[in-house]
Amino acid sequence: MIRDKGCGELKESEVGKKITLCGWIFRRRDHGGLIFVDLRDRSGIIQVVFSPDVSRKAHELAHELRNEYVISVSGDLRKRPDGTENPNLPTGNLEVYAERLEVLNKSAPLPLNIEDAGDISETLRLRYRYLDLRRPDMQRNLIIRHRVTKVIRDYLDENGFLEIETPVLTKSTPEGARDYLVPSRLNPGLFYALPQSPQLFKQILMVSGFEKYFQIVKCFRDEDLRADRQPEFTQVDLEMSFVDKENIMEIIEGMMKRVFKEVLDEDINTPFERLSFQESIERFGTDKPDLRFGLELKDMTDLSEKCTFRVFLETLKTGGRIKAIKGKGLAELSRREIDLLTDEALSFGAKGLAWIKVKSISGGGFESPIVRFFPEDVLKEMSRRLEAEDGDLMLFVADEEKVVNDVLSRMRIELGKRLNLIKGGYRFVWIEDFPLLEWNKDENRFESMHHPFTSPIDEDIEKIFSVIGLTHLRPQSSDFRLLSSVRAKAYDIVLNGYEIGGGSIRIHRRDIQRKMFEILGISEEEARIKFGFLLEALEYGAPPHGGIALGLDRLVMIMVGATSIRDVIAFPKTQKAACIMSGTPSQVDAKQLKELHIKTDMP
RNA sequence: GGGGUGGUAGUUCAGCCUGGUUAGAACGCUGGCCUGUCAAGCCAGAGGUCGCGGGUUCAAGUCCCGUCCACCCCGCCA
Repeated sequence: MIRDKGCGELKESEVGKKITLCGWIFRRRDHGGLIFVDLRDRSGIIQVVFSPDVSRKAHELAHELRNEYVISVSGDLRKRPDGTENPNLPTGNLEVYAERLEVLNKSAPLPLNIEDAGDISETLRLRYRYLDLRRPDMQRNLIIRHRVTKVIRDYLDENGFLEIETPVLTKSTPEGARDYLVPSRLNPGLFYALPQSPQLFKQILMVSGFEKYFQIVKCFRDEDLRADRQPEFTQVDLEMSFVDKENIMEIIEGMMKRVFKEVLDEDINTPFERLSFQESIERFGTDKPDLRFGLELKDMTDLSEKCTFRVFLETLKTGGRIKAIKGKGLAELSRREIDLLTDEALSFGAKGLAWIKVKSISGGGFESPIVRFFPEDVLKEMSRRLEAEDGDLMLFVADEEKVVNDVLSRMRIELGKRLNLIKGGYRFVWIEDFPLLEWNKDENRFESMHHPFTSPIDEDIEKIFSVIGLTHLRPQSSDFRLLSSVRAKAYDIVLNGYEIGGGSIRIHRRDIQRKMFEILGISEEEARIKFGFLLEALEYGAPPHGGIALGLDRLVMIMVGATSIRDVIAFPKTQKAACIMSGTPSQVDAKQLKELHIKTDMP
């Protein structure tokens, strides 16, 4: 080692020692006579003082220093003189009096500012990612990410889990997300796919008798990107045998408790709150509710029968719903400001936003262009349901159920932010009792909401066996309603409005699996081609099993307070799935394509 | 595929609505002064393909059309 310690590791107890440090010039303040340099390494920052009184040679050389030069300095660690301490630095009481300075490497002037994090365009940050990653907050993010995975590994190891790797070159499964494909040179015309998740393999490992498996593993999905979605992302994937839902939840709750305690020193209460899918949609309009604030959605469909407002009545006639949300204290808004709210609702897919200002409940004071269409007792009941007080604003959306929930769930978040209702902290919630099946309007068939291996809840198993002849299935038929009501042994874990994981108990009985494929319209033949190896494995003594996968990137993003998972990934991709730094994706040699028997057909 | 925001000095932005002399500011950079600063200070200086292409006009950073890139969202994705 050519250094004794890290810059941020120096303690007051070491004052008087002579030390050697290495690092980058973070900041320099050249007073001519005295030169101050903030020296930075991974561990932190320390002030180095160059004075001609200590070393004329070092002081002279220090004039040449520029930002991001890499240097080595030796000198005494001293307490700073009274009144010159810097309370903003952890090492602000200390400084190194440099006797020796060596420039290990110079740096060209920087294309971006390393100290000022927030204001740099993302393009530049990604183009010069190596510089961006020098920024202390990015270093902190990746250090926290490391600690999270370390704690998870330790915890799962202590709980008897084995980390087992699964293939990255695997079989394409057209269900679900689009696959990234890799051509096979040795098998012309055939392709590998990069895994969307290790789902099938981890179930196979259960059949093999490993009982508790986990993996922290890259997954790949060729879909469009979002702030919380990258084409390659990391899952904490686990699977257990001889368990039910409760066991999986317990393991994850213990894991989160431990992770938050050891990494952030935050106490997380367990067990986590639970909501059924139905209740979550009803109260929050979404299956990933942020429970850190109220403003719940309230149903007004029944009350709307008593009004004469045509939009509401039309909605009732077509089987739609009317729900409302409260804008705390927003009766003050001008017409213009309400128009802006309406624009937001429109952008979320609503056809309109009805509003009523609550001026005085006791005095029957309600204000709105539509207030004359509502009897006073209806208005009072509406404000009672919303727990509205004088000075609040009631916002209504009338539409088909899905749109109503969709729009209001977004309005809720928007209002929560605007009214500063979203407190810090971490609110976990399990969403359970998901529907097993989802109707695909376009293809006129049922699809798995989670995946085709998800077990129905025990009470609902006979429902799926009672259905025969799926070709006649039509919306509103009794079989349709029966199948729609089947609940899955599936669960999502939601943190602060983000879905950070999901899993299920799998089907281990061949007869149920066969019936599921029938309902999903997947023929035996098709099933064999797509999942044959798993189905075969299930014939040979498959234990009851289930598991879950956590989105590590999202979890760490929330823990560090970032708003995009790009900030917790060392080398993320842009919205067009490109890496600006390395120039990925790129063209390849004609020779490479030829070896792979591939011809491109450009649009 | 669709909607939105942005692209001007190394960086962050102003200028654009309402076209008109030499495109500004701050930070950074270069040089000078400066022995207790910590966003150091003071003085001087250099630095521009106004994303790219086309059009309108006597005249375009500014108006119009197209296009590329980045970000946010919908679709898509669990």
